[in-house]
Amino acid sequence: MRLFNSLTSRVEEVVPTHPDGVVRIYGCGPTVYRQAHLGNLRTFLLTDLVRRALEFEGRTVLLITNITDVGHMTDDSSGQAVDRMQIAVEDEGLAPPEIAEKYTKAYLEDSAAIGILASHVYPRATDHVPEMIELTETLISRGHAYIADEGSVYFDVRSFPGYGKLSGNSIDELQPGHRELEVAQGKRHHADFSLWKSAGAGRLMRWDSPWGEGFPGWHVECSAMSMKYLGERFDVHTGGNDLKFPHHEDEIAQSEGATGHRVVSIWAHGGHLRLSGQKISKSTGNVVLVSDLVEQGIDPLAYRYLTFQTRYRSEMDLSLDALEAADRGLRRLRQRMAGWAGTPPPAERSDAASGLDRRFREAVADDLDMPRALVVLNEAVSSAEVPDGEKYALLASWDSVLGLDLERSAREDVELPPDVQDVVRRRDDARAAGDYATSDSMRERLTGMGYEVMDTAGGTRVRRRA
RNA sequence: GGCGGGGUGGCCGAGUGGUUAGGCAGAGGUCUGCAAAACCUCGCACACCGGUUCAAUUCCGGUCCCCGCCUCCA
Repeated sequence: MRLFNSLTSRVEEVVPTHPDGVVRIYGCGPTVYRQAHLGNLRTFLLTDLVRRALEFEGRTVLLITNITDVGHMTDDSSGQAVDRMQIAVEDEGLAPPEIAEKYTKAYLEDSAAIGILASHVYPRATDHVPEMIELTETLISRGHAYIADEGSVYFDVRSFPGYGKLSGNSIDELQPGHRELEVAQGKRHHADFSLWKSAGAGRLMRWDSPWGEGFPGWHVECSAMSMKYLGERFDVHTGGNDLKFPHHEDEIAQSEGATGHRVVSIWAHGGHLRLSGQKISKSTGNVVLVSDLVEQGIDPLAYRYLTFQTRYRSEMDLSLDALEAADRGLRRLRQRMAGWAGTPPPAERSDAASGLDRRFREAVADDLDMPRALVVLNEAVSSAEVPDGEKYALLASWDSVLGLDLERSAREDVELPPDVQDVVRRRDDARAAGDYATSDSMRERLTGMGYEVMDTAGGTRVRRRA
């Protein structure tokens, strides 16, 4: 499988660096002081897709997703730097660990709802403060970091020649204090970033350190945890485009500064999701959640389907129209599947099916070209050469990458409750007898039970109405 | 100021130097006790201005506009 590497701006083959052949992936995970929105989820979907695509090829994957539960992030909506965790604590009347627990759970539920497979480890930042302190000490001893007067530790960007290689920024061009709220005193260069910050008054989450009470800088978390679980060299690191700078740039500086060598092979960044042309973000407040989809009667997996229609690196515009179109399209697909479910696949795969399968796999392996994969899928759906049973088997196998639960309708058809089956039978009898009045009343009854009625050559077919 | 991504038909969005992306929506039709589903057919594009070319939506130059990052961000 090939992936676009932000570091080299080229599409590169994913080659496991460890001799065990396991592909090691680190995906930047959620901050858990509030609920993840669809924009965040698009990035997590990218990580999931990388993982599924590799497994689809028969690879073994080790996937780590961090949970950022340290309230070191600040919020500038009020024009002042405020600890976001602290805001949540005040708003919800819960202690920081409870807030973190609550939103970690919500994140896992939302992920599952959009078909994201569970990661193998979900390390929490608060469980790894000692590792972060250790990494900071290493960086100090290697001359990449220094202790400022007030008990904070900063990374010295000028000590790391490669600084800027991911984002294309150069130290000289970075504007000082562009958006920095608390202009830190004691930095040697304005681009220096904190590895450890001394805790001011009112800071809820604080730890002891060699430099006094404080809390870790944002970026150390990922360096410390990725190397702890994946080793000093690993294969793929994913994240949203906005993390390129400064987060990942700083992570590279830390990890490579501490080890003296390249740590991550491929950096894969996902494009942002927009809502009516505007970036969706926690700070602008134009947020759509999984629960909003459910309220609109949209299958959360339809969102997953929708994201496949756009290349992962492109920005994508979200609208209710687009979501509804995807929802309808997905439902239709599942119903087509249900229609083929009764036919067994042929003993030998047809040439047509083999060709489609090859093209589908090629598209997925080619830097996750899901729009192309969907074209192949649509060709398969309407192919005159592939028998129904084979179509079913083909799409079902592709669903291990797609994760769209394509077999849902087929499954529901089989699992009709007995009382529904009974009404269906009575309607079929009435129709056979030409008693259309009874037939229509049975239809109404089924509608009342939440089922839509269709006549087919094989008799009444019903499907659950969302 | 620095770095980067875009402007495609009603909507979302692929892609390409000449030949239909696809989905959703719309129109017509087949089928049907009715209805739905399904299937068939159709319409509607490539921001603007120049240039290169036999031929540009696709390449080059310029213009306009939109969006992201530049230490809160997926």
